[in-house]
Amino acid sequence: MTRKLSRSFFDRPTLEICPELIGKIIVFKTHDSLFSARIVEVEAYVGQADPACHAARGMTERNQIMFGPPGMAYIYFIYGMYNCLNFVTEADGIAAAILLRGAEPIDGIEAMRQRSKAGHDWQLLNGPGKFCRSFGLTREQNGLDLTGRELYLEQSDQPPPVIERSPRIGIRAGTELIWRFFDPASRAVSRVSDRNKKKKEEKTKEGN
DNA sequence: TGAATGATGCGCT
DNA sequence: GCGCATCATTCAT
Repeated sequence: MTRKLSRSFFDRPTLEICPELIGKIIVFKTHDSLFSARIVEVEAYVGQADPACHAARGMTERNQIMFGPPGMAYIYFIYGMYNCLNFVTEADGIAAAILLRGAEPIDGIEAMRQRSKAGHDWQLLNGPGKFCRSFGLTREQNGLDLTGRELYLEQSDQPPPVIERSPRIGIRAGTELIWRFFDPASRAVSRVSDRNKKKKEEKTKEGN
């Protein structure tokens, strides 16, 4: 049996793929290490009409991977110190991707613990920046094939979990879109209050 | 327990 | 220059 997800899995509408990703396994192999985890939280960033999508202002050197064929890794550097991993979706020419925000560690936990100072194992991957740090993913892996030998997704033996939706986290525009999907039963879901941002917006308005 | 803030570098206007 | 799909720490209550 083949458990590995093929390119056709990613060659579909992004919002159709998102709920199916929850519960899937992500695997990253290098010459001397193996990491795997169960995906519990993702967000959709779809096309140039989505104001929160990096592709909203057209293709640039940074976001060009999103415009390419599906099933590739789009990894970008943010806030001066973090990387975030996305799965590129939809046909070649359509800029869309799914941000991996949270996962439960399976393999490589010892190495993850060394990279992260998390007190509990469920804190190793509960955030997009933390996921990349613990897995060791950086912009060097940008454009890597998600259906290759080094990095891929696979089916889980477990039944699919109940899935909840919410607005996306950490963005200013496009908050009306309910494009965050997560497994509410998992502790590895990033818990971020969006009240900070509301207050910041109020402050900004007052300043104007 | 929740809100504010500093770290830190790159992409884009 | 400014803002950013973040996180850990500090500060206030």
